[in-house]
Amino acid sequence: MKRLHSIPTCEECILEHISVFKTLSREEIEQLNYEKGCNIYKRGNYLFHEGAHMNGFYCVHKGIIKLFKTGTEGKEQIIRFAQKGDIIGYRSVLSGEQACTTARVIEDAIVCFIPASSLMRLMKNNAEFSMALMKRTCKELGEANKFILDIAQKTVRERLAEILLLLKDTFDLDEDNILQISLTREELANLVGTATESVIRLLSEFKSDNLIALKGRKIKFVDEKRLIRTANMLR
Amino acid sequence: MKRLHSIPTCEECILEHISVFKTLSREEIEQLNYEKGCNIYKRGNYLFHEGAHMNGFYCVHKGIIKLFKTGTEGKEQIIRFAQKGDIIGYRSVLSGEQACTTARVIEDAIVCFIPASSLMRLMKNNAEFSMALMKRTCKELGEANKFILDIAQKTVRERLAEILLLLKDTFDLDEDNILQISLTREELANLVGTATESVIRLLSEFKSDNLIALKGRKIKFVDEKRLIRTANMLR
DNA sequence: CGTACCATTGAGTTGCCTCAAACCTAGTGG
DNA sequence: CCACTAGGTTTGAGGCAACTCAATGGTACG
Repeated sequence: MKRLHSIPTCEECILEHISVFKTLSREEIEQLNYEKGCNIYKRGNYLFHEGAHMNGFYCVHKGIIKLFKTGTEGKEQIIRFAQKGDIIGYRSVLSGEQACTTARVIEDAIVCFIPASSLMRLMKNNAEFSMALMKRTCKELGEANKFILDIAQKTVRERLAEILLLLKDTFDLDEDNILQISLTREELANLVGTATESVIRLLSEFKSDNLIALKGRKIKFVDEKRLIRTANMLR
Repeated sequence: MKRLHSIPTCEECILEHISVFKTLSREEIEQLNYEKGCNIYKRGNYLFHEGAHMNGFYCVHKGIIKLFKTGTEGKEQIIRFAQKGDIIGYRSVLSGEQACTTARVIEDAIVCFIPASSLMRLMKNNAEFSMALMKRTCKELGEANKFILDIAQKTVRERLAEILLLLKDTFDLDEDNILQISLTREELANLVGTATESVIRLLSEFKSDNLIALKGRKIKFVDEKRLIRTANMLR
């Protein structure tokens, strides 16, 4: 974690990314820009740990962060990812609870820190911002509920297929249909909620079924339609 | 579902129950009272179905509602319960999405309906209410995340024990340590995320281990300490 | 007193996990 | 430049928790 020489201004950042901050007035943005801090984080760095008391939240300018909870045996369960424009840790600030996840960098990142007081002031004075943030939270809650259903009822095979498709929607493919996020097999397993070996076996099954192609951590989408079918996402 | 002759007023209701509405002014309560509707629902009745477009949300005055999602094979996954003072369906109103769960009555209920417009007006004009609702949502999100971890990593045995303890905290015990909510074995299974038969087998194991006592659907807590231990909730 | 729903028990199967060993790859330092 | 190491990946074998299917038993209610 390093201080930055040239901090990205909130103005350009908000213009660039779709975010809850779109609702802010010019003055509010200026003040935010003044109050925020910004740091560089390398892969493997932590932003905060589960159980931490949060006196502010983070906004990702660049890079990818994983948010996970740690189980009794030390195994991680990835809850979600955050990338450019996404905010992290606001849940704890707003609920007044400790952080319910750990945030760790997956791809080198530039992340701003916004103090809790700024968030509270915005919540109080800008109903539109309040509403946008509320919307964000409600969406996340809906996704969490959906994930509960999946993990409770779907097979690992279906879940893996679904996760791949979800990753595709979140991080896009390049011109060769290759997924633009690089995860270890273990991270994939921690996302699906299964053992690393299971992910490996299923991935190579998917490969021999010609659903995907593999090259190291690169995953290429070959037959998305059939992938959707194996994910059992017919509705 | 029946219209009520004597509708409970929001004033008495708010005084009685701890709820997000505690933040409302006298005038706001009066207006809410005027705009809301109220109905009686019998066990088995539906308030709304997954996928429904919500033009308002519900506030439970009495009774118990289960909120669940339905999987591909028709199996339910219970997401949460709602009882006196709890609100339902607000997530969909705020996110502008369809209902992500179905709401069905478990114990005969009296439930008020509050139009979306009222909610939006309160959100806009009362920052304190906004904040309280935000807090509620964030708490729920935290719980959902915790549930994802549990369901992904814990054994069915551990989860069942944990769910029993959670039910205890939510619905309390009577003077004989008997859980004050009556669920079918299937509902318990749909909550834990397992098969009905598994719940039955584990419950009778818990019973022969003297952790609980059973009498039909009544569950009596005998040895809570050891139940906590079998739930693996040491932290 | 039949019917419908729920609960229980048994038996058989399997998806997925665990453990263990081997292999690959990239980075490091002599 | 190559050996060495560490971290990640792959494959195999074996075991078991939990599921499915099926049959029976209980209980409540009209």
